[in-house]
Amino acid sequence: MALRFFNTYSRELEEFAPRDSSSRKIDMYTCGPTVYSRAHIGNFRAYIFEDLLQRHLEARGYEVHRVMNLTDVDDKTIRGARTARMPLSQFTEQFKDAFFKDCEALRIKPANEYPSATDQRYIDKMIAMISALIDKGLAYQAEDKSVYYRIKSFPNYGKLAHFNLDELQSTGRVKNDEYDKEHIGDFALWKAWDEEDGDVKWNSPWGPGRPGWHIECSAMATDLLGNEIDIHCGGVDNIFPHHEAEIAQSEGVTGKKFVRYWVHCEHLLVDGQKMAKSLGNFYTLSDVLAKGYTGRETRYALLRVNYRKPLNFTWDGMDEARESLGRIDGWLRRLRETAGDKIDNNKIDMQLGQEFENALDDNLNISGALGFLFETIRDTNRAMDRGELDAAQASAWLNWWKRVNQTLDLEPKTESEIPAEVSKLTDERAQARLAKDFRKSDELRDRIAALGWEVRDSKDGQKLTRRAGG
RNA sequence: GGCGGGGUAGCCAAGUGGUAAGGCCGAGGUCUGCAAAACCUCUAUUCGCGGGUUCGAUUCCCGCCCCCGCCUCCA
Repeated sequence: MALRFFNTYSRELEEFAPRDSSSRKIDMYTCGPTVYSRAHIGNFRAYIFEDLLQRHLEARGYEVHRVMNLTDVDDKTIRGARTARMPLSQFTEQFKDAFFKDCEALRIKPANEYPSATDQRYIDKMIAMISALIDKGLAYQAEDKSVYYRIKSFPNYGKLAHFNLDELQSTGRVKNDEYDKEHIGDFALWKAWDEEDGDVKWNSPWGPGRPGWHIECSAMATDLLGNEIDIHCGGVDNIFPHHEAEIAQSEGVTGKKFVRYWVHCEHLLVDGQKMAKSLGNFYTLSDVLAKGYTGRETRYALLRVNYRKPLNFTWDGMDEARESLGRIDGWLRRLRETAGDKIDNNKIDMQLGQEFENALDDNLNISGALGFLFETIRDTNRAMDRGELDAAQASAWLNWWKRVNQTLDLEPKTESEIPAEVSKLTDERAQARLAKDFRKSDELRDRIAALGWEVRDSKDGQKLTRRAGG
C-alpha cells in the first residue's frame, strides 16, 4: 500500500510524494512549545505523533530534516518573566531545559534544529519578510504603530481552515484592543513596544517592538528548510489562526506553495475535555512520573491511538499501557532465552512481518500496527510453549522487533540491576525451596515483591523481573 | 451560526458491501507445592438513532441525536 496521510488542506487522504521525487530527502516543520511554563502531556501527544511520523518515514527510507521552533517571546513569556523578576531569556531557558528533558524521557527523537524566535538571525529574517509584505501591499502599519497582515489582500486566506472570512465570529476569548486594524481578522506581524514589554524590544523600520506570534514560524521554516516544505505538523488548534497565517505570510513573500502536506494531531482530553492550561485540567510529565509511571509508559499511552482521534487521558489508560508493555517485555525476555547464543544483535530483519509497516502506511494506523505486533507475540509465544520455535527463529523475531522498535522505541532501555538485598533474599528462597519449605519460600517471595521485584519459578530456577517501569 | 473531529463489548480501540483485529479488565481451564508468566476457552447476533439503496450495510446515501474542538493565546 502506498504511504498516505490526511492532508488538512484538502481534507482528504493523499498519497505521499516528496517534493523532490529524485531524492529521499524530506523537509518537515513542527510547531514547538511556547516556553512560559512546563509543557503538558497534551502538548507531548502532538510531539509523540510527530516522532512516530518521522520514524515511520525513515523506516520507509526517507531522510527527514525536521525543525521544531521554540516560541520564547510572546505575551505569556513576557508576563512570566516580569512576575519572576527575571530577564526574558533566563526565564524561558528553564522551560527550554525542562522541555528537552521531557522529550528525552518520552524518547522523542531530537529535531535537527530548535530555532528560537528571539535569535537575532530570525528577528532579521522576520523583519525582512514583513518589509516584503508591506512592499506587496499585504501588510500595513496602523496608527498604533503595529504592523498587521491585510488578509483581504491574500485570496487564499481561509483555505486551510475552510473559513469564510465574513463569518468569523469573535469568541470573546481575546481582548479586542486592536482597534486600528482594517479588518478584525488582520493579525499582528510586528507588535509595537509598550510599557508592559519592559526591556523586551527589538529595533525595526517601524519602531521598537517585537514579532507577532505567527511570523516566527514563517521566518524559521523558510530560512532553515526553504520556501517550499514537504510536511508541516501541529495540533488541530494550530490550524486557525496560526497555520493559516503562516501560509499567508510565507506565500505572500515567496509566491511559492509553502507546504505540501498539512498534518494535524487531535487533542488529548481529560474527562472528555481538551487538556489545556487555561482550563487547569492538565498534567505535566512530572505529574505522571510522580505517580510512579515511566516516560516509556507515558509514551505508549499517548502513542497507541491514531493521531486523528481525540484521546482521553486516564490513569486506567496508564495502567493499561503498563500491562501491555509488560506483555512485550515478557515476550522479549522469553525470545532471548530461546535464542540463547544464536542472538545476532547487529542484524535487523527486513523480511518478517511487513504488516506492521503496511498498517502505518495507512495514515499512521498505529492500532492496526500494534494489533499485528500483539498477534505476533501470541503466535510466537504459542510456538515457544510447544517447543516449536528454535533458537534461530527466536533470533529472527528479535531482529524483527529491532526493526519495529526503531519506529516504536518502546523497549526497556536496560534490565535493572538486581539490588544486593533482592539478590540475598532470592538466594535464601532458593535454599528454602530446596528444603521444600514453601511457607518460608512464599514469605520471601512477598518480601522480594515489597522491594519491587517479581519472582517466578521456572524449570531453570527463579526468574526475577522488575515490576512495571522501564 | 460557520468549519472540523468523534460515537464499535465493562474500558481502550482496529476494520470491512458478505456478516466484528488487538490491548486492558473479568470467568473457567492447562502448567505450578501455591503463585506468576505463557497458552487454551468464554466475554458485542452486533457497530449512536431512524429511513433508503442492495440478495446482503456496522461499512454507501439521506435525515436526526449526543460528545469534543476551532472561529484571531492554544499541541
